[in-house]
Amino acid sequence: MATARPRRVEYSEATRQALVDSAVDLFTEHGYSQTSLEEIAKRARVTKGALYHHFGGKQALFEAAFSAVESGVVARLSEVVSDPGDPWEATRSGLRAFLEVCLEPSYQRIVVQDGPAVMGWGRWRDAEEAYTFGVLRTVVSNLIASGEIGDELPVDALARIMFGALSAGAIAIAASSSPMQERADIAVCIERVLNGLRVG
Amino acid sequence: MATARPRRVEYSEATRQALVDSAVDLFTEHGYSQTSLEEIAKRARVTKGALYHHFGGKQALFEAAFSAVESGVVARLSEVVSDPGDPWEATRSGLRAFLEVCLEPSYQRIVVQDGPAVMGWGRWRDAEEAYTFGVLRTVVSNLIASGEIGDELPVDALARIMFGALSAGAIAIAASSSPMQERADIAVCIERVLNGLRVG
DNA sequence: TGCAGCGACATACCCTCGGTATGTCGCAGG
DNA sequence: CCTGCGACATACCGAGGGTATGTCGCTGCA
Repeated sequence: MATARPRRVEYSEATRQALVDSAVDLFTEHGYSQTSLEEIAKRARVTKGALYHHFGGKQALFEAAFSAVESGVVARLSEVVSDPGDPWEATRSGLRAFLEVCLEPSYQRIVVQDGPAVMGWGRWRDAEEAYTFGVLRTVVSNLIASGEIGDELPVDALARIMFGALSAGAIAIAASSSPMQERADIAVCIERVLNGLRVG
Repeated sequence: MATARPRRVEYSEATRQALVDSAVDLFTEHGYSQTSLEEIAKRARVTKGALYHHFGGKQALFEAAFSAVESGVVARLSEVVSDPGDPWEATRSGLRAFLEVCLEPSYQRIVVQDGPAVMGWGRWRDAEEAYTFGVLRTVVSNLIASGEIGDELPVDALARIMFGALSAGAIAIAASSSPMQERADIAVCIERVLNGLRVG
């Protein structure tokens, strides 16, 4: 029989999780540069020493927060998208779900706004590959595989610009003075673009 | 006869310009957070005191650098776009010009990557209104006005998602391991989207 | 069973860097 | 002439990211 998991390991993991949670909250609220490590540690009821024991530095903690946010998002998105019915309908419901996600402050601030600047485009892009962008890419791939939008278009490039369009749209909604109206406008445009891509 | 412009004013303006130039170079090369004001001042052959005499702080200097980059970009873009011929052809050549612009390190780093994080979405969005996004918006508006893509779509929302798609595409090109191939792919996708929007 | 070692923190300290307060110098105007 | 101000330079402060070291309790081992 293998040795039982020591309680101390659980404590350690709980501490780490508390730090990530604090980081997500504070990065979301005040942004990366305006959040001090002392604040984060204090909210997690530990000291900076504990923080540096678990993470390599501020950037590393940010990336952990980034991953935490993205994991939750992907879990919800992939559920909606993996509906084994009409791929076109799955795409449309996925679109709605994505716009919903983009309205969440954590996603906006940590993933879209601060992400590229803090992590750099390279790392951000690589990370996205395993998260939201990966999901979108799969959707686009399915759409092409099912013959909905023709197979002459490069999957990756199409997914890339669709991701950009959706992100920009969602940001516009969040920043708008009348979000409901803006959201309707964006949705109309996106669906128009999608319809324009359909064969026949 | 009005008093002649004192030479000291010219000196002052030259100093300010030198600071902006240094800022553009260093922010482009190392990013906002990794560039110190001392470095910028040193490259401009002045001290931090001079910098703080001309600008309110690091953010203000960044915004000046941002405006400098954008002004140059808009000057070139609006020239291409204002061609009084076929609006469809103007759009296509504008597209090419925009992709070209997005390949420039200064535009990428200062405007697209660091811009939103440093200035915040609100200020960034407002600033863009007078620069690249404003140009794109005009193009889209012309396209609709000339009846090329129908008039049922909201101009602002469409311009917004097109801007996102183009930015994302250009970034993908710049970050790609084979830029030429990626660029061709992106161009194909964008043109396909545009064609899909055409009436009839 | 005692001790060596390590994991999980806490404490204390350093140092860069953004920001500020103050000083200096030369010219323009009364 | 001297007062004022614009255009800087110098000196300094403090916040905050990062590091080096200390402590304490558990665990494995002779």
